[in-house]
Amino acid sequence: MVAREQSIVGAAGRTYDEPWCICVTGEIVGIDLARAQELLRQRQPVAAAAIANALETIDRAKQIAGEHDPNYGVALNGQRFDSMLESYVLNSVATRHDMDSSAVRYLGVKTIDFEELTGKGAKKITFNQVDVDRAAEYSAEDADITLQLHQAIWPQIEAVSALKFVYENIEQPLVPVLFRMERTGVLVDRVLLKAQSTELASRMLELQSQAHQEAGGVFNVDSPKQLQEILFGKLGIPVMRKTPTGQPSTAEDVLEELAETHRLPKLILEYRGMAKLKSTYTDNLPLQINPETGRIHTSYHQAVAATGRLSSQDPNLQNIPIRTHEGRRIRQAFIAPPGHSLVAADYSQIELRIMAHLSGDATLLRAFAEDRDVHQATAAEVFSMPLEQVSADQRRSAKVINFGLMYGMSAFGLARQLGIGRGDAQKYMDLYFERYPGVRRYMEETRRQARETGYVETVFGRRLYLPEIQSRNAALRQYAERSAINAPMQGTAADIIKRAMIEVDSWLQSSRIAARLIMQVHDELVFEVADEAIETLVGQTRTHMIRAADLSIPLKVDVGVGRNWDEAH
DNA sequence: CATGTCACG
DNA sequence: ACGTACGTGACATGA
Repeated sequence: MVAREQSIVGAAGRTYDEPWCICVTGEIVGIDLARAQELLRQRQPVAAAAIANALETIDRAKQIAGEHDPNYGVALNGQRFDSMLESYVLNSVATRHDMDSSAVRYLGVKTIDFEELTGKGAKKITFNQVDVDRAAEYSAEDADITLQLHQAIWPQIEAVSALKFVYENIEQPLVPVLFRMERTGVLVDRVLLKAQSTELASRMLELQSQAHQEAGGVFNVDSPKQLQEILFGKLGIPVMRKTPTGQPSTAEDVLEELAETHRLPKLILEYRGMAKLKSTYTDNLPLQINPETGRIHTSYHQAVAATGRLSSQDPNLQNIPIRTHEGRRIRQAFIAPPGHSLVAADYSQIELRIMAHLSGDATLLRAFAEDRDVHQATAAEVFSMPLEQVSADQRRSAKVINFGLMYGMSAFGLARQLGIGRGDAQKYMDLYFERYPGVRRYMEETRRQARETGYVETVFGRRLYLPEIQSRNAALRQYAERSAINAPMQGTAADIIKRAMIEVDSWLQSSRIAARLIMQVHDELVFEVADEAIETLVGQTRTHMIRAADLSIPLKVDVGVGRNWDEAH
């Protein structure tokens, strides 16, 4: 788990996971509340003593709890305020939310640089080697600044009841839930991944030599620069699209099109697909297995995504492949221990349901109320035909339109995505808005609100500020407008699943059922559950996820069970 | 460290 | 005339 900036009941300092502790050389040290307050009052002198004491406490705690508990037996007693989350809720985009950045923004203070103390590069020392007076100054500053940040930010949150709600009922109670998920981790089959790596390696070698043959010489297939020289130089293929820096693009959609007339692009595409799987997943995931627990422990970041979503890092467990057959095999390596299963529960079409709710569009609301296939229903409306006559191709087009709308896509973008003319794309969009006038009204209203207030908000009142919506630079302004369209939907979905996580976790904790929440992937929760508890867990999870929000249409949850993550879908 | 690419929702 | 679908994180290359 990544170190957090966490403030506490008017005291405390830079902590790792636990309030009422201070963090020395990345390890947790127990310190009681009264002592923390004392430290704060007297600042440097006391902090120096506290650090000396803390080092002793670490040793004692290690002896009592053993090396295996990463917290050395120090447990969380409670939590109240967290300056990082306060900064995030007040304004998710204005700054990074770590203590140093917040100190600059809210207090106008430049804090002591950690590297000033430890140096960097080869000469870097660890924190316990830092002279204790300097370490004390640094530590006391952390405690001091964290409290000052709380005092500066909290009144601004309190002044807006919706923000106070988001902080107190969503972000703050989510902290211990994420803590448990990270500490629990997920079991991964390293033997299976190793076998997949070996298989990918040999297929890549074969593709590589074919590519060299096709190119008429050896080159680095992993280098876009070298590939670009071969395709658009040596082979004389016309450039289709350029990258932001003006280089000819060799991205997937470009190669896809070139593959119709040349053999090399197809080989590159196949090679790249395998290279991605191998380098990011089959080679790397086994290296992330913690030797103590035998499991993978990601870090969920709670104050990174401007819309309110979580993100996952080291490793990212929110982008494990699923869209292709080859990719899905990676998911087979995410497993449950003997006697257990994985349960995957995901919200069906949650963002489109939220769009229906926010826009109040009668036709869209009816489609969900009647539990229709929404893309099929959209196709029937746009192409003016009965539901049962919608072809697979028309449904695919409608799906692109539905998603495109939620992202603020233009007719140009739709044309490119569907491979049709601009005029036709414009016709589809006009037709869509004719059939779903509520959606058009909602989008216009959202843009207007963003322009007038400088922010948009979710159903629960989380705000996303968009200062560039006023920009005279058209590109920046349009970018802000697209974010304005998307953020309420993406952000409301994030609020909803966070509330569901809190409720499900609370039930899990009190019921003592043999099941644990182990992953979140934006609209999906994954559990590890003892086989005898599956039925109970599935029922309760459904209930809590559906109750997480009361929209004008019901939420829908699909649940699957399996021995691995692939089977659970 | 920037760039291009690509994995997910 | 502008640029053209939102939000993330990770990897390999190459300066």
